[in-house]
Amino acid sequence: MNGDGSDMESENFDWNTEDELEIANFQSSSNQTLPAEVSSSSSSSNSKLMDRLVAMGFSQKMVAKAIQENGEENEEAIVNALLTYSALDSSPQKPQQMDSNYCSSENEGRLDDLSDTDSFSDDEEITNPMSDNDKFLPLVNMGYTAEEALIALERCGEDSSLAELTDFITAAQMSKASDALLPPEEPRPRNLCNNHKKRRFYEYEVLKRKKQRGSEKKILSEDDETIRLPNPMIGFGVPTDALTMVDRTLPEGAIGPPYFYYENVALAPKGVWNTISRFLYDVEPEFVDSKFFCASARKRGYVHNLPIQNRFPLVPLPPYTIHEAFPLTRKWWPSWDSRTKLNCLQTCVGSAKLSERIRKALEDYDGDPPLHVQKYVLEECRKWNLVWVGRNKVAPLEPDEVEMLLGFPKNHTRGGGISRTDRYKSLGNSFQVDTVAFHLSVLKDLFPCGINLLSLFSGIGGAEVALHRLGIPLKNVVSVEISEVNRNIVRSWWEQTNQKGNLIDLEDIQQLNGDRLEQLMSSFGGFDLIIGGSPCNNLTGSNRYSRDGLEGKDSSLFFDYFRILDLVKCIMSRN
DNA sequence: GAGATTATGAATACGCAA
DNA sequence: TTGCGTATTCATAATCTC
Repeated sequence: MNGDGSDMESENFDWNTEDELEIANFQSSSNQTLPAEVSSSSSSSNSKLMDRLVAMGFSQKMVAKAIQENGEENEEAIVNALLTYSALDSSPQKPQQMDSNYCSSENEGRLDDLSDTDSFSDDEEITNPMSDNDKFLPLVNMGYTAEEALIALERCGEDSSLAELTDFITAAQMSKASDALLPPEEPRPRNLCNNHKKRRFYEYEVLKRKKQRGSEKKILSEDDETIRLPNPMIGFGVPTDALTMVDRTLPEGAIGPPYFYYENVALAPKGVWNTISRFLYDVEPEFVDSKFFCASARKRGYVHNLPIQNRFPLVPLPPYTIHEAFPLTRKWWPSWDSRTKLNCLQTCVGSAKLSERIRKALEDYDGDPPLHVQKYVLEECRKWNLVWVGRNKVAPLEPDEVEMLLGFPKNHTRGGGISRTDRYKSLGNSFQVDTVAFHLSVLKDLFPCGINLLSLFSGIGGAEVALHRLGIPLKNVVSVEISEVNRNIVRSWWEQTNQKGNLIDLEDIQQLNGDRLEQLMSSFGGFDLIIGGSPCNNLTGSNRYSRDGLEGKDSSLFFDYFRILDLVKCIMSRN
């Protein structure tokens, strides 16, 4: 779950940027005026709006029509009109001229008929030798802009398959989709598997409903369809409070194989979970607070297609309260501190200066301090997860205590070259093992001989530890994790637990392209489970500097989770 | 230069009273 | 329904120390 990436940032398009920034940069360029050699004829227009919409992939003809109908000032109405045209344009009745060998047959987001010469006239002006590639015209014919096709060929290589190229473009479009003019619910994959067509029409229906309900000046209140968090946050049930619901109906596109399990922070900016859910086949997220499993809170959303009946918890059950977890603190715990659970374990801990300030604030009083002091101390204790370790003395948790609360074996992150600071960081970015294991427990009966696992953003191996503790053999594990110290932790755990299977660890998620996946899957017959929690640092409320949502530098890697999941689904359905 | 230490709010949800 | 107070949050950047 580590999202550490390059610190490089550039406002300009950089052809030499590192892999993990490529998609983001590519997308940034989509919102800019096209370079001269690939510019459409829109350059003859003085309308910046026209340029921007054409650059987004709408045809000049349709943009002009939309502007004419709605007026240049009413940008929102123009975009909505274009989206409506788009949806109508790709209805099943409309003939599609796609490569029949390719599993996709969509032309989403494009308004122009394939016979429309606008885009082709653009192509004629292209001087980039890459345009001579035999994949170039098929990509343009599929509805992608010349610029998108060229960049994909440049990035993926001329020998890449059409599926890889469209995958790259789709991921790039999605990674910055919310940065475009479209409202957050609009980004969507243009092509990939056929099952997207249903999602596409669902979205169109939603758009139509919004239009019908909304007033002329505003289509829909932004909060109208925002996913709400359950209270209590127990998802489809927790061991201590099982809901009566024993099953659910999954959207057709979500039905496997493979099983998938995606995780991220529940308290993300508005609209983020709508987007995540929509991309992950419209599966309803399961929001669960780990305080129902252990002694610390961890509010997370999980989107998965696993069965939900007959779940069972890991044993032994972890300590359920602070006092159970840390019995020695009971002696010093003041009566006016009513906490029984810790708050979310994060990547940083309270400072020594803070615990000193608290000690000094309390030392002036023999008995209970006055209410305003209690309030100050309690606020800091809650904010920094401090526990009482002596008279008037609070302290942050030690790394091994965090390991225990999160369900990892003792010393899981200790030694081997990792610093104390990095231990906190890696642990703070991890799964709560008991929570995830409860959800994954249904796999035990389904895969008695073990599973093949694709673990994306593996972090310190929360998923692997959960499956191992459930007694589910790990046959082949492909683990993608950018942090070297985290990869070392997983490798070390793998060896120490005498795993019989095969662990393949990759550093960069961009390495996982269609060819690599096909190669891996052909060697052991496909994946049974794709699990991962993409970086949350641009989503979490504790980030004061770059809480940029799903378009953030790291959190946009969610779209790589989707890209890879969808690719695996395509390959497995084809086979 | 690596690791440790420290200071740095805002967005969001929710409960409750008016 | 609205406004207000309270509670929570898988972090980042600057600085210091060795």
